[in-house]
This record gives sequence, structure tokens and C-alpha cells, in this order.
Amino acid sequence: MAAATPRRQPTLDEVAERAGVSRSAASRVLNNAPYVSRPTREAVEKAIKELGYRPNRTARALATRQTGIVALALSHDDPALFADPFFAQVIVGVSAVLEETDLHLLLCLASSGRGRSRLTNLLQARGVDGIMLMALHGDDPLTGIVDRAGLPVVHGGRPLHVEPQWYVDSDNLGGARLATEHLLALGRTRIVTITGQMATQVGEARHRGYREAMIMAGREPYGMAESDFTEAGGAAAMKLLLDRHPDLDAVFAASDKMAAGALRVLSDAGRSVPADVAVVGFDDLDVAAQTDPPLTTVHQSIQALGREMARMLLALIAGESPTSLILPTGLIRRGSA
Amino acid sequence: MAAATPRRQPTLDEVAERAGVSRSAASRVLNNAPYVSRPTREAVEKAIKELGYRPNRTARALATRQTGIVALALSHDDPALFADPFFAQVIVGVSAVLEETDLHLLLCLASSGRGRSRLTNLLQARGVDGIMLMALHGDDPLTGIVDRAGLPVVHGGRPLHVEPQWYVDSDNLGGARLATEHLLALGRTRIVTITGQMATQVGEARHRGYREAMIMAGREPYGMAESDFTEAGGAAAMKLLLDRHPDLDAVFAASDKMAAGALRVLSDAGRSVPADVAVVGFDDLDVAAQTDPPLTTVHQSIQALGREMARMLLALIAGESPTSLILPTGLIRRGSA
DNA sequence: ATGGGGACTGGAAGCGCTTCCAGAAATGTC
DNA sequence: GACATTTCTGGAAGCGCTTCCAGTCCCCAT
Repeated sequence: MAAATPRRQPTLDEVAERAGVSRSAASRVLNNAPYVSRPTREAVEKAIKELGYRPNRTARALATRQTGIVALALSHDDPALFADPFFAQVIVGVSAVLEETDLHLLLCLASSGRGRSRLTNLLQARGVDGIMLMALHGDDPLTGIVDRAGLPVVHGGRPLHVEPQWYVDSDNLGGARLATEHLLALGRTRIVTITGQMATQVGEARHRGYREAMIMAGREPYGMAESDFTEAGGAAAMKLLLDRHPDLDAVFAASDKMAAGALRVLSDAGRSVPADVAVVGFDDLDVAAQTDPPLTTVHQSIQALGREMARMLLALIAGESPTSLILPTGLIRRGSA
Repeated sequence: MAAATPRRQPTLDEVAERAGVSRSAASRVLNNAPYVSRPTREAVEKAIKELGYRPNRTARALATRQTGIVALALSHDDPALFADPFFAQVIVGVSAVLEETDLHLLLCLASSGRGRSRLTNLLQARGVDGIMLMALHGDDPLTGIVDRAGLPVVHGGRPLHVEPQWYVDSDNLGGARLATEHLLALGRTRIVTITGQMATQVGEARHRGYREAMIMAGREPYGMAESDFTEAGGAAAMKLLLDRHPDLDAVFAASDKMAAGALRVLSDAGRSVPADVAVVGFDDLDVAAQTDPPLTTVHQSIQALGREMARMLLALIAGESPTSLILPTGLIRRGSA
């Protein structure tokens, strides 16, 4: 680089020499291993301070076979959709836990083929000590790649048809049930649902929660439209449902964004919320508090998801056998239901 | 870990042995260095394939003194505010460039003291080959830490009172001028501004752009209120300004979120936009297209910022001397002005 | 005095790769 | 056919750390 480094960083050998001890001794004080005498320790510490010595991470990694780095791999159809605050929340959660350790976070946006092969490479080259994976699609090839790596792997959410050994997931099923039960408790009977993509585990689980709640209450599922978790998608689905079931009196939308779209359509159609139609969303994003009326929704903590993923990975790396987690969701009552 | 790795990954020595050549020869084909005969190359390639060999990243890093990792360090007062899509955009831009190389991205959320010392450590321990820094506050201690590391450093945005050697920045000054000039061209004369924090370079630059445009047009700056880039802050500032300058006929808000807040207050106050009051924002976030009326604003591409930062860092690592960049901003005309 | 056991120590062998170098082999030149 | 080049090769020395191991030293019970 153009901004020259004045001189090499000092090495452990130099520290040892200056302290008048062997390199092994110096290494021992560095890792504060047992069997180091007071004078040795002090001499080494003095030398370290005087030289401004910092152990070289790479060298240590080679010797210990531990890189001190864990990866978070994110997959999404559209790389630009990484901008979804969802991912940011995961990262915040993960970082919060890692901050307490001396592990660092490597971020892999692995949507493209190129990204996937980079990830494969990273794993096989033992570039990280473990990996957290958020693959949102059912049949994401990442899942296989990562499981084959022979490294500790924690999944965020579950792929559609397989149960990974270690995962952290939100209780989507339970949350959707909660939402639907709330609507039923309100006396609504003609409850429809707007689902996310049924090809994702999240979409499927939230839909199943709705169905189960309806059936448990002795009712047939009243109507559903598959959408894509977006506001525009939610609006389109709502139009469709109004058309097919003009007498609907409640809707459970599997995401807040879709709920927001639905709210807009309902208002345009002259239905008042919650009087004519009660609406419940899912996610409890910021948007939920800002709709008109404010959205009753199912809360899940994405930061907590990130945190638990990181904790689980740490445990795995430490050789423990943690158990997979399903994080609780809860109903937040606001104005729309 | 509990999921046992079946067996060690093969090493280059084993590849060499199997191919019947020396380790140096094998290394040469790996890095396709010159002076490798056809038969040697083929024998090694065959052995690699048969063994499923992958060069160990750490070992290579130690030998070459290049980790193949670059860091992106983000600093913010409130770590939770990392959820701002701004950062996600930067990451998307950076990743897009890195994807074409074989460098990986290490993400450091370094708001806390702990985060900062971790970063310091990482740099001094030569854990990365270079670093990109987004320090939003003027006197962020990160700036000093990073500059002292003796590693290639690229700044995103400029700290308040210093000009880093290598940076990429949006043309905040020019954009603010553009916005104000647009308002002037519309015949508005009583133009006020809502600024972001003046302790940040962005806040200061956008305010200066407003002032300069006013003065160039032969007018005194008509009124300003310092805010904090948020919607709530923008609303509060707008109230203040309406109070102090009831006859204002235009407002330049230094962020779209503040503009959205201002719009809300104006509408509550019975002022129609743009008839009574013209409004221009800054950033061109998604929210700008969704306000009522849609917001005329200054566009800047955060992804491009990320991309250019990454490119600049690559150049620096390659030993070149790139030149700092100021990315253009442009006016997007929508309904509010 | 004697031996047994802990507390320390430094030498040496790695970790898995790159790279320098001296020399062998192949090629070219007249 | 003699010589200078050029291509190719493997040995060996790193990169900067950890860790095993065989000792040395010292203290205390016998």
C-alpha cells in the first residue's frame, strides 16, 4: 500500500529475547498457561509493553487450527432485498453475542452462484470455525453445501422439508394460531388469511397455524390467498379475497407488510377496520405501529433469533451439544383487531 | 464439535506425494506459477481431484502475509440504529465488488468501547488486509484507531474537521445546493431548512449547501432548525419553524425522514404542499415515493458508495494510489416541489 | 543424606503453505 | 559438438505461533 508501514510488527521471538526467556515461556504467559514463574511473567509482560507486541492472529490460527472467525451466510432470491431490516436485526443480535467473545463475524451474501461457490470454498478451506445460515427458501442449495462442510452449523429458521440438527426458529405456527384464535375470540367467523410464499417454511407454518386454529374451533378455513410477504402483494391478495368473499369479517395476514397493503385496500373499499373487518398481522415491524389503525400483530424478536443462533454456534464450537430452539411469539394488541 | 469431521482435510504434502512430485511443484500448479511442465501440472491436478484437496486458507495467509479478508467497520451512537437501511445498502455495494474477488468481508459493529477495542486488536493482530470505515460522528475515536493501524483504510464519508487521505463521499454540499436552487427557481423566497445534527459532516455539508445557494441567489438564509435526521425530529423542527416563520413558503429538509415528518406537520397545520409550501428532501429513500404528496428529493446512491469504497480498498491493497471520490447527487422531481 | 514429587524451563517439532535458490534437464545457437 | 540460455525441479528455509517433552531445579518428608 502507499501508506508505508514504518516497520514490521514485533514477533514473539523478539519479545522472548528481550525478556531473556524462551519463546515457549513467552507463549505461556501470553495464553496465561500454568507453570510460569512470577519473574518470567513480569519480564515478558514488560517486553510486550515496551515492544508494543501483538500476537499475530494468522499464526495463532495456524497453530491452534482455530480461526477465531464465524460466518453468517444469508441467502435471498434477490440480493438487493438484503436491505430488508430483517437481516440487519439478525446481524445486530449475532454481533451482540460475539462482542462478548473474541470471535469476529464474516458476512456472506450468498444468493448468486458465485456467492455460493465462494462460501463453499471458504468452508472447505477452513476459513471459519463455524457458520450460521439463514436460507429463506425451501430448497436453497446452501443448506446442502453447508451441512457437508464438516463444521459446526446453526440454521436460522428451518428449511421446508428437513429438520436440521441445530436450528433456532420463531414459533411461526404458534403465533399464527394465536392470531387466529384472537380473531375467533372476537366473535369473527368469516376469517380469511393472506399467506406468504407457501414454498417457504415460514409461509407454510403461518398458514398451518391459521388452519389449525380454525379447525380446532370447529370451523372450516374460510378463504386464503397466497402472496409474497410484500405490501403490494398483500394489497393484491386483499382485493382478490374481497372479491371472492365479500362478506369476510376478519383477515390474518402472515406479515405486517401484507397487512399494511390489506389495510389500504380495505379502506379504499369502504370497509372500516376493525368494525367491519378485523385485521391481524405478523412480525411486529415498525410499520405495524404506524398503520391506520395501528396493527394488532404477532411479535417475534429477530434480534433474539440472531443472539440464540450465535450462542448455539459458540456452544457447538466449544464441543457442547446444545439443543435446537423455538422462540416464542406473542400477540400485540393494537387497534386493528 | 459434536458432528465429527470424518477425517482431516488432505494437505499439499499428500497431494505432492500422490502426484509423485515435490511440494514446491504442487504449490506452483496451485498458484499457477510459471515453470511447470505439462506432465507435472496434470499429475498434480489429478491428485487434487482425487483427494478432494482444498488449500488451507490460514496456512496460505501465514505464508503470504495476506489474510484475504477486509473489514467493514460501522459506528453509530446507538448500536440498534444499525438497522437503518443505510448500512444495509453500503454492505450490498461492498459485497457486490468483493464477490468478484476472493476477498471476504468481516463486519465490525464498533459502537461500544468493547467493539472498538476488538477492532483495534483485529487490526494490530493483522487479522485483515484492509478496512473500510463508516464513522458517522465527527469526533469518532474509530477514525484515529484505524488511521494508526498501518493498514489500507478507506473512509465512507468524511469526518467533520479532517480530510482523510482516502475516502468516498456523496456530494452532500452539491445536492443541498441543487435542492435549494430548485426551490428558488420555483420562485420561492422564504425558504427554511431543517438540518441534521450539525456535529456531523453530513449535517454540516447539507446545511452549508442551503446557505450557499441562498447567498448566491442574493438572499439571506431565511430560517433553520437543527434536528436529527429522524421523522419525529423533522416534525418537531417543522413546528418550530412554522411558529417562528409563519409565512415560510418552502422547506429544504436534509433527509427524507425529516421531510416526511415535516409534511405531516404541514398538513396538520392546513398548509397545502406544494401550493402553499414546497418541500424538498434528501436521500431518496423508499419513503420518499410514498409520502403524500410524493417527495421531491435529492438522490444519492448508497450502494454506489459501498461499491466505490470496496474498489478503492482493493486498489490500495494492490499497491496502487487511487484518488478519493465524491459521488454526484441529483434532484428527483416528484410532487412536493 | 536421600529420594520423590511438584514447579518451571527451553528445545524442538509441528501447523500447512509459499518462495528462494542451486542445480538438473531441455532447448537453442553457431 | 560445444556452449549459452531457458525451463523445470526439489530441498530447505521461512511465515509466527502453540505444545509436547525431556529435563532442571527446589522443597519437603523420610
